[in-house]
Amino acid sequence: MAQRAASKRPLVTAPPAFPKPGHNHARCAADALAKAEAVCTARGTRLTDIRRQVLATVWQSHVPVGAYEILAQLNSGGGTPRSHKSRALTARGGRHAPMAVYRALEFLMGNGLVHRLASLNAYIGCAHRGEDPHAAQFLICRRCGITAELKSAALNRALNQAVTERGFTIDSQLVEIGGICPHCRPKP
Amino acid sequence: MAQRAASKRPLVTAPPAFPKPGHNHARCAADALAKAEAVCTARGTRLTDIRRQVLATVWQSHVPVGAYEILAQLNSGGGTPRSHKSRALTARGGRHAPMAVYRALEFLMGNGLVHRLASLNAYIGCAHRGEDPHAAQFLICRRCGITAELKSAALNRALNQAVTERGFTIDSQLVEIGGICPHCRPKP
DNA sequence: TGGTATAATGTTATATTATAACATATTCAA
DNA sequence: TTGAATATGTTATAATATAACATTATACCA
Repeated sequence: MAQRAASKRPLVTAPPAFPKPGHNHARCAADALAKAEAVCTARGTRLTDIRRQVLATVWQSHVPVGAYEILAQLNSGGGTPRSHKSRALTARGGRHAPMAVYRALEFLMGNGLVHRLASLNAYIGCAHRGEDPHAAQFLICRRCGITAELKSAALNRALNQAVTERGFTIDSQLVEIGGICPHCRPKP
Repeated sequence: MAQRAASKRPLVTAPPAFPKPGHNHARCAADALAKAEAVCTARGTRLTDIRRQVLATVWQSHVPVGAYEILAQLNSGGGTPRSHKSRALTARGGRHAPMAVYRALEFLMGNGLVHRLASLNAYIGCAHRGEDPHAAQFLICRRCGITAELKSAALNRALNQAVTERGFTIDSQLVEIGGICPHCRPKP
C-alpha cells in the first residue's frame, strides 16, 4: 500500500483511532483499571470494590452499557449477566440495588474515568483516563455499537468560536455523533 | 451573502440571535404555528388537534418542556398546568394519556417542527421550521433556561472534517452546549 | 354513496432510567 | 477510641418512555 508522500498526508491529527475489532481488549481494560487506581491514589479518593467492579464492567468493551445492565452483571457475580429481572429484589439473595451502581458511576464520572452518553442513557470508560473531568465528543457506531472518544482541537475551536460569537459562555458541552465506524463501513 | 471580508472581522455569521427577554413572543408562537400548518399542508400530513396543541405548548416559550409537562397542560385545559399527578388516571374525567403526547411529539419531530434535547429530556420548537428534519445544535442557558438553535456552517464543517478524518460516516448528530446566554451574563 | 384501507387516537399496562431519604457500616485521623 | 467524614445498604418512588391492542376518524375510490 504505497502512500502518498509528504504532500497530502493529513497532519497527525487523528491519533486515537477507532478501536479495531480484534484488538487486545484485555489490555485496554487492564490499563484503564490500573490508571484508575493511580488517579484515585493521586487524588486521595478511594476506588472501592463496587467502584472498581463498575469500572471493570464499563470497560468490558467499547460499547456503552446501561446502568441496569451493569447492575445485572454485578448481581450475577461479575461474569455474564443472568437476567434482567434481578431488579427490585436485591433484598436477601441478591446483591446490590440500583443506587449502588448510580453512586459508583457518579464517582467515576466525577473523577474523569467514565462518561455518560445522553443519547443512549449509557456509560462508557473514558479513553483519556487520568485527566480531570473534561468535555468530550463521541462517535457512536450504530452497527457495532462501539463508541470512540474524540478529541479534536479543531472541533473544539470551531465550537468555541461559533458559540462565543453569539455572546454565549460555555459551561458544558455534549457532542454525540451517530454513524458508521470505519470497521463497519463496507469496503470499496 | 458569501463575502470574503478582507480583515479579521468575524463575518456576519451570528444571524438568529439569542431570543431576547422582552421580545414579542406571541408572534414567535403564532408564526411557528402558521408555518407548521403550511408545512403539513405541503407535505400532505395532518396537523391534528392534539398535534397542534402540543406544538403550541412547546412554543409557549423558548424554554424546553418535558413530555409530562406538556401532558399536564393539555389535561388542564390548555392554560396553566394543574398538577403533575394527573398521570395514569386519564380514564373518565381526565383527558389524554402520555402516549398521546409522545405520539404527537414523534410526528412533530418527524416533520422537523420540534427537536428533542437529550441532555434535558425535553422538547423545543424548531427555529428553522419549514425545513426537513435536520441536524441541529443547541445553546442552553442554565440560568434562564432559554435555548437557542444554532446553525453554524463553520461548526458543521469542523465537525464533518474531524469525523470523516477518522473514517467515520455521520448519520446523526447531537450537539448541546450548556452555559450562560448573553442576556443572563453580568454586563461588564 | 357507501365501503374499505389507512391514519390517528384511546386505553391499559408496563418498561426503563434515575433519585430521595434515611439507616448502617467503614475508614481515617486526631 | 471516638468522632467526623465517607461509603454503602435499603426501601420507596419519581420521571421518562414504549408496547400492544381497541376504537374512531379520514380519505379515497369504485
